[in-house]
Amino acid sequence: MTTQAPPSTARAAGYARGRATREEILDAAMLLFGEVGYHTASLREVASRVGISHPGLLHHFSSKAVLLAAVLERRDEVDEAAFQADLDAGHDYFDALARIVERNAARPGIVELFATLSAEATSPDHPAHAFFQARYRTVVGSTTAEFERRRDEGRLRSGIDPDMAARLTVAVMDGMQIQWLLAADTPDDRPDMAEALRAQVAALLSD
Amino acid sequence: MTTQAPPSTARAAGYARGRATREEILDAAMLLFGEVGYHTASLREVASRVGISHPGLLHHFSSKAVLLAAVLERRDEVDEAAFQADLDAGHDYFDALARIVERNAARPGIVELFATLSAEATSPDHPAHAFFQARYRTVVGSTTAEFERRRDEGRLRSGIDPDMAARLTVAVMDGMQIQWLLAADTPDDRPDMAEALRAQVAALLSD
DNA sequence: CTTCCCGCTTACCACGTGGTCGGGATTCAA
DNA sequence: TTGAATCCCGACCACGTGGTAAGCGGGAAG
Repeated sequence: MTTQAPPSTARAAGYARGRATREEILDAAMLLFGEVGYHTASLREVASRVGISHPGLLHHFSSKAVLLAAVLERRDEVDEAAFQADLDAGHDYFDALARIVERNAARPGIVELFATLSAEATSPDHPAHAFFQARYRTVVGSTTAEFERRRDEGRLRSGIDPDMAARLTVAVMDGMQIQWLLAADTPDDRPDMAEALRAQVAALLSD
Repeated sequence: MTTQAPPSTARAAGYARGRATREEILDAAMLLFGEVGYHTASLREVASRVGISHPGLLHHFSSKAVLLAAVLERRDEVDEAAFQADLDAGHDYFDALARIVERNAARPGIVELFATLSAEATSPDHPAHAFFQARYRTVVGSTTAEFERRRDEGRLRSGIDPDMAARLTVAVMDGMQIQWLLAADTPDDRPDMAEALRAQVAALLSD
């Protein structure tokens, strides 16, 4: 963030050790936030999973809210990068979306993170409230754009507004996460999230 | 619950006053659980909103988990009764569903309750875990049955499994709740939940 | 070798939590 | 009017929370 340059060589902040445990903290925090939510998760628990004390954690992230912001930011970067890579590799927009879902289905912690947090962050004073507002705006925005493209090609089902189609699609992704998580201990009626997304898109497009 | 009968006349448990504050407690708890979630909500806060002390609250509900169970149970009874009434009045199954959504849209507390809690109760050790598992089983079950009926009438879109259609439909309801809650302070891009549900059902049915 | 910063620890703090205990009002039936 | 049940309160408890203060050892840079 600062423009100030280190004395001689351009160097990443801190020592290698510090950067490493910082990453470990982010991993552990992501998992725990997913497991129990942001409010319920404690800094001591995160720290203990990394093998340090909780003031040790606060040395890297000055407060719990700062930790949360870092977790969300990094998580978004990873997903966004993979999504763009799929797009550049020639994949369909919705295919790329489904592939995100598929990848997440293999990492229950991430699914829990976003399902739990997006509900929690519904409160206007939640530290992640603005983050999720912005996130939904961009994702339904770009999905709307995609549906508009399909409509111009005559491939959107008649009588459906592209914006509504987009909202329904992301609603399906969120809603299926809950059904998927809730059925974690009864695998028989556990839905396939990616298949559900594809079925939803198919229902919204014509033919 | 008990079969034991009072001495002479059949009488509701406790005094009138007690039953009244019990109701007040349930109302306040429902709102607060919706606002901040079950874990974050405190018995003292609920009690203070009713104007009593927190041991006073515990006199009516012996523990926090018991309170939660009572809130959910009562909420489900109310919704179920209204739903059945709509059905008996000759309304379409999906119309009746949409009317539930419409009613809830006028009571943000209820929407927050279920959105927050269903995500929270995702954890297997959450006191409401079993409740939500059962709830989803019955609601996607009955919705699946309805879609099967439509399919037999040739009104279900080809290539869509009734069970999948049901899951997508309830996923849309859940997912739209999050988008709706998240946009509470920016009414311009706040979706119409009932309209979304109707659009979703329309997309799943043929013609 | 010295100096400085980084990584992290132990000890501590104020505070909010769910829950318990014992007792004082209030209310109802007899 | 007595007596019992109900309703509710103030005080208390053990515990977990996020955050702070002070310091110590070790690696990096001059």
